[in-house]
Amino acid sequence: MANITITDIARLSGVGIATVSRVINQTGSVSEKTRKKVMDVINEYNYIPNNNARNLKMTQSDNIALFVKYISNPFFSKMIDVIEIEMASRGFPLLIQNVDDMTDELDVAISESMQRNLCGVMIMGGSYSSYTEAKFKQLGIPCVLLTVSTEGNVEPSLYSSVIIDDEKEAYKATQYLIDMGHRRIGFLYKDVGNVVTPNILRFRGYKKALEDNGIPLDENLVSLSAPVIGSGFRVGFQAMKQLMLKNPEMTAVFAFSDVLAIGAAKAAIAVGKKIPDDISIVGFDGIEMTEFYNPALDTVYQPATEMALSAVSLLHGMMNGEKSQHKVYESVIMKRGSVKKIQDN
Amino acid sequence: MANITITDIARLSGVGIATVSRVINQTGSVSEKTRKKVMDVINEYNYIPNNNARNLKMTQSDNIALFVKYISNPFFSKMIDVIEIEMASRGFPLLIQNVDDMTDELDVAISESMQRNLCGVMIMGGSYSSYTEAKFKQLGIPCVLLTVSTEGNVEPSLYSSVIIDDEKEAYKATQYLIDMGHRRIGFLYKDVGNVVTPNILRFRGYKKALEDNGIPLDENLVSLSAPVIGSGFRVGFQAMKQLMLKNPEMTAVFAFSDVLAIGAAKAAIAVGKKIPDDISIVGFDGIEMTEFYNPALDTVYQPATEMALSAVSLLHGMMNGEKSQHKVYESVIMKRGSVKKIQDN
DNA sequence: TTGTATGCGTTATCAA
DNA sequence: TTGATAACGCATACAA
Repeated sequence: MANITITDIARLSGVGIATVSRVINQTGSVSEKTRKKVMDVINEYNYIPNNNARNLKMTQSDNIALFVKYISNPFFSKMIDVIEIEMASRGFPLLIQNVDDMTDELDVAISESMQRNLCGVMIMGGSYSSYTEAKFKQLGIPCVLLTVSTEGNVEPSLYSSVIIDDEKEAYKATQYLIDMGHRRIGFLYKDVGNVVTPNILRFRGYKKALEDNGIPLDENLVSLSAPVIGSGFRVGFQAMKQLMLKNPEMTAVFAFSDVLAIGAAKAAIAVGKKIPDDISIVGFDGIEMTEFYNPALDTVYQPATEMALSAVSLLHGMMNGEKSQHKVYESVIMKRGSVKKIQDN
Repeated sequence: MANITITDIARLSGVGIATVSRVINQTGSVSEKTRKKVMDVINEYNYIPNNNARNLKMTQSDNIALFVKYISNPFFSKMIDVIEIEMASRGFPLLIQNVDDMTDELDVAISESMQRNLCGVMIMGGSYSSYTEAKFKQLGIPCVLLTVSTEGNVEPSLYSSVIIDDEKEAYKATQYLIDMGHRRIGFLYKDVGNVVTPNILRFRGYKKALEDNGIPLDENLVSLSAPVIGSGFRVGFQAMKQLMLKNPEMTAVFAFSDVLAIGAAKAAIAVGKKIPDDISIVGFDGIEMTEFYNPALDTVYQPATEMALSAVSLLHGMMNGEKSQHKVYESVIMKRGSVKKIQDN
């Protein structure tokens, strides 16, 4: 079934292709009579313009793409939802593409941008260290980083970013546990190799808070989880099991993500521990699931909706020639009872 | 920054554009010497072929798109992951597009297919009733429905499908509760209006099982949840609260999705009920979260990975001229202790 | 208000 | 083994 083209429509309605083009794009002027005639034919034959030809001609497309490092991360799901709806309401269809662990997200963005003639990209997740100035220059279209940023070695005007201060927020969470009397605080952590990611920043915050409180860092309390088959839940579960085995006297755990925290909570419960009586748990991200878990888990809540809206707004701003911006949102520690105050000893 | 084109590469390497094209696509024959020369220039200038021009020329593209009705559904997340990885391993980049509640997923697929010259589409979620024969014909490219199908009024050769028998599986789950001695069984349900969706099929299964066991359907036990702001968790939570209020003697609840079931579990726990001693709960889908919930929840487990792999395989089969197929997978009731056997009365 | 002709960056055909 | 050149479907400058 050879697709119907603008030429067909022109022939069928007895006008030139330029006229059809004008009708479709509502540019130039067309008499109401011909406009109607052409529209009728278009509707009758269900004609849809070929975007490839269109993009090939036009400098500007309205294609925006979102590249997500690990799309099934529940924390990202909510943001994707918000971004999708907000983009749609502005009339921009959103293409979503997953980026796997092995792949550099900015490379993909560059490649896709050229291939699909994108007019803007958003990148969610990934690692700080993969963003270089040269790559942003090569990308050449408005780009917003969400939940990640660069290491500061990139000219800030080349991109926008929307993040929280992962190190600071992790520091706050650790300090919170310390203030509640905890000294033996485990850290649930997923090693991702030699790159700077939000996890690593959160780990730094944990270490710094310990240090500032005169608590020596105990490597045994840090789970550099060995590769585990399965999702974050299982990783958290396994890591927590090991941690409890190695540290019977551990009174609290700080997980770098809520998914990990839930897995950890389950592991604690599985060995008969009570939360928070036997072990305190704090997660990170603020996914809705933590609220509905039993017990509800304390977490460092990121304002995901606001951040997503902000990212969309920034991207559109840049597409309209506005300057790039770098927003750092504040997190809030949601206290729901999974942390218990204990006596110092 | 005008993008670099095949013509530039040809000029810079001192050959014709046809030769460059041959090098890129590894078609025809090119002397090793010129091939290397051209490749060097391509790498040096970071040339990436323009897909729009390519698609415009070529009959076949390698663009596959996945249209998801409500992308942040955790049950879909896992499948998206599997599909993404499997497609990538076959060398097909996957475009993902969310479809919102108001939009007909097949219409979007048709439109996007023509606009982006897709060679195959997968559709996940949505409603049986929106798939008509005329639309599949208009689509005109291989199409696999995942987790949904048509109402049987569409020529089966026009599409493939991978589903479970929602009605049968819901029947089994309800029967399971009945076998465990339950008579007052609530059903958590989200009304989506006048269309046939998996939820409705599951509701039918519930009703049928009651009927076959001589238990009259009590409308009070069915939560046609009023619109609730927020996610499925909250919907389940609110609906369960109302259900418990209206039915103090209810001993079990069957939720049409795990997300709803988790919200419901939380609601039960919040009013001091013990699972399963005071109330039994069964979910549907088999998302990983149910395993890590406290307590772990019984659920109708769909073999999501197998289904996703099957869908990918079917799509590629169709793209290679194979016939369409319609696969119905079996679910398994995962028994994890959230259902208790009670005495008949 | 309308139509013709050109070119966007490719691939593929055909000569050389 | 190569290189011109003609499409692909569209938007647009220009002519009518």
